[in-house]
Amino acid sequence: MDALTSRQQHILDFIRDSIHHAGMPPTRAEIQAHFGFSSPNAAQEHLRNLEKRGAIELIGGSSRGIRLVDGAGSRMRSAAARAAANDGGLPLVGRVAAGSPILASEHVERRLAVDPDMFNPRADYLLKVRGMSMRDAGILDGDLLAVHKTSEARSGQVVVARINDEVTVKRLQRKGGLVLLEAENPDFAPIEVDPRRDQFALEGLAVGLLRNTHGF
Amino acid sequence: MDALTSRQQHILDFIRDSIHHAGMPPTRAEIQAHFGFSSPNAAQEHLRNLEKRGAIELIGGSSRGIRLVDGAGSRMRSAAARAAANDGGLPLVGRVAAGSPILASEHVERRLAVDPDMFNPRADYLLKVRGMSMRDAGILDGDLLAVHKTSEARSGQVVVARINDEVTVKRLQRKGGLVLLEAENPDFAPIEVDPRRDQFALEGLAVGLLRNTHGF
DNA sequence: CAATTCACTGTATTTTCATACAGTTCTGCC
DNA sequence: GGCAGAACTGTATGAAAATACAGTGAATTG
Repeated sequence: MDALTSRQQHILDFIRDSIHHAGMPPTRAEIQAHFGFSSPNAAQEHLRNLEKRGAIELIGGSSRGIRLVDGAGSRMRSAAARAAANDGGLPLVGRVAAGSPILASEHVERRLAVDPDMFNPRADYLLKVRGMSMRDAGILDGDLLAVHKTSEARSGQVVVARINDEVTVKRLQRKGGLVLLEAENPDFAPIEVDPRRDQFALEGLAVGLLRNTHGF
Repeated sequence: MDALTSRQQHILDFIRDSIHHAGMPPTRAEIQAHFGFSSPNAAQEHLRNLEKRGAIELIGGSSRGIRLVDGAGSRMRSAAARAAANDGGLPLVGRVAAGSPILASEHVERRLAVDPDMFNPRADYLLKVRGMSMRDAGILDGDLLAVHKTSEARSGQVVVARINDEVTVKRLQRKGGLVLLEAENPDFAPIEVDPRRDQFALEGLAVGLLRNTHGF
């Protein structure tokens, strides 16, 4: 499978989230509305491209006829498939080096026997939190944040973001065209990001937390 | 929820299978074809009846707008969930009634697929935290506290204690012959307990924490 | 620098779907 | 014996959805 463009990845994320939240794949019109296209054809072409790259399968002549293809950029759905693929648990990601994807194998310290479906939406990995910037949200240094991999998030949600190759956990606020990343600790100033100027990417959504009093 | 007729149960089964295999809920026409109805209205009425009985939710004006309602219809989705239902995971204890042991089966809401040995010492059960008295220790309302069952604890540790038949989570401090239970929130006063006068018991030691952003 | 690919706009046209209404048949129930 | 509810048939209709076709502009690429 070819790599997806960032736009295509966003569309794919939306499809995945849609299946998870609404319980069914989106229509072309729903994709159009979500991304603000003025033609359903924009959605249609994205879907065709995603199919050409093997990320999805389109069922012709059927409403919402979109199926995620295993492997690819999509996660596996059945517990059996998941168990066969990795080890049943969730990868624990520690320090993330600049310029490399979060789930690069050199970051995966170990795997923890945690059911990904315990969280909603499903957790894709665990990220070890450094620092006290989210203290007032009950997220402390050394905690493991359960993260759902997505580039879609709403204002007010706690997200994992990457700014200029640094990965950080903050509360997301949208402010016009700008993105505001707020700490939950008065000692830390909010970070203002202009997605057009700064290198910025949403890595995921915080869906839960694990803490071990005596450290992991 | 009222009981379903056998025909309605078959329709519900078909909807569930459809979501599982096709990845999306069926249309009226697909239900019609599967059961050999000669009118889509037969399917439509079944759906309306299933909704009236609380088995499904219909999303009006949307193709394939059928959502399964949790609870009655009997689910069990993942292998992990199935394992947890038996004996695989940890019991989740909610509200504890006065005068009965914490692990009495009527308190066990469900089991979660969590590895007890992930914590140190081993976790014996999960206790749903109520209130914000331990906020500054990063323990929030609704969090699940992983508890190791013991009556031995040292000063400074976070414990689960029972005072006069009420179960509470606090930080333990010993002060001469007295026991001090401190909240981690300036809005809450410490509780002073004299083990000789008050009914007091240590139920366990906090060894970890689980949080689900969208609630357990 | 022409050729592709990407990412769309804008319009149109079927097909697919949801859903309403008018009936029928059978069964259990008071 | 009438009435309700379950389980349909048969016919319509309009909204929802898929999908095709003709373009545009910017970015990349051999």
